[in-house]
Amino acid sequence: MNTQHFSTKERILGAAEQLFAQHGFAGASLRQVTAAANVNLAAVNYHFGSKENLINEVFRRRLDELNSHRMHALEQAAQRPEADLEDLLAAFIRPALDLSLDRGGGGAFVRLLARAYAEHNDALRKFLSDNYGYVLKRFHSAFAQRLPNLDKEELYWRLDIVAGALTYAMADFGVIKRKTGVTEQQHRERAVEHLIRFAAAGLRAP
Amino acid sequence: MNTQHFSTKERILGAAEQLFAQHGFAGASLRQVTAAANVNLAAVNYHFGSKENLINEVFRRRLDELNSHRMHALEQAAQRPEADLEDLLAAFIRPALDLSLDRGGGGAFVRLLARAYAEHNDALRKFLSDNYGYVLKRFHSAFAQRLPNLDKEELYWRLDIVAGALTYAMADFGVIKRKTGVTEQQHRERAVEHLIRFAAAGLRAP
DNA sequence: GTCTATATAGGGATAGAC
DNA sequence: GTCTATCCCTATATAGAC
Repeated sequence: MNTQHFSTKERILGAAEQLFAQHGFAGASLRQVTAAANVNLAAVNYHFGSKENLINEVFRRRLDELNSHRMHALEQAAQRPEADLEDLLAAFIRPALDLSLDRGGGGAFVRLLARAYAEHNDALRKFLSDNYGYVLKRFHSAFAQRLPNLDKEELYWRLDIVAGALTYAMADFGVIKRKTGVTEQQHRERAVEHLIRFAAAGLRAP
Repeated sequence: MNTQHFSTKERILGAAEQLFAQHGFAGASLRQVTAAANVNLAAVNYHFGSKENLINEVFRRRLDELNSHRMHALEQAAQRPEADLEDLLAAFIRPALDLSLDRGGGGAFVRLLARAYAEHNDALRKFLSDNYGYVLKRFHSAFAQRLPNLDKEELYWRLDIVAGALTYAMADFGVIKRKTGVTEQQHRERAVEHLIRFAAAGLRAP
């Protein structure tokens, strides 16, 4: 990320994403960020005003794209009447997988997102809910349509559990080590398959 | 926690647990901790040597008890041949629920544990694996016995997903708000019931 | 738009009196 | 075992030259 063919601003965002994912928001200093981005210390305040605003921009850069991919995949699946729970789950989960595998820091971002949840940051939660809450609503009604026997509250609980398992799995919290001879991509691909199968069964529970 | 009928050491541990859960390890300063504990700043280094060692002691204080409760519940369940998956899951999950509900900071500790996972701290992971890995091993074989059709690797994946969902649920990451008229205890109790039902179905998936 | 230099604050840790 | 005072480092942010 800290190569020269990106703008100063982009290099800062990339380095910040990496370092915040690794050390947390409080744990990574602007000095570390600017050193990794190969820019001057003062550049952060020039381009972003403050550390807090830099954090927001790190999120905004990725989430618009991630959620529009999710919505697109959902519309595709929802149009097909034979689409099953697994297809809906995939519409939500695969875009996160793709992001975690892309070159240029997407993997760090997915970990950062998990961290953001763990940090229980109210301002950030509100930001996420305000800007991307409609995505969850849309998925909720798609699931409700295919699970007519589940009452509303029960479905809420179960989707919340799915979100938790996904967050955890994508952020690589788990203890399952990647075997030698398996690429990172294959490993994550396996994780997603297991997650979808597990979540579908959980949602179908009586 | 910061009342006077606890020793200085205990007051520091309690305040540190609260503040680390709230602001993270890097985000909470020893000055905040000692102020909340109503002790002198120098007391941390006197009693614990360093901030890093204080962090370890915060974990040790709770985990011995939590995991011995889990092991005890597991032995109880394993003895009954009619014990089902739900019973095994409860043996793992209910002690965490109890801890999260106890007076004196257990709730903060459960959130802190989730944070520790999210932070991806290698030293802490090794500490947890070294000291409490046997608990997971023991649960794994108990589940394996009751799920003979699942191969070893498949079971590993699924238990990892369960651990993720549990971590997320107990740490209160989720978006489900507690309704007015429902106590915190009732709310968490509901969460555990949903979690067990969901996880059992996921584990039984074909 | 990028640099150096610096203002200002807060951090962890410790020395030494009590 | 607890206090004050302080060392020394690092942090964010900004002013002002280029």
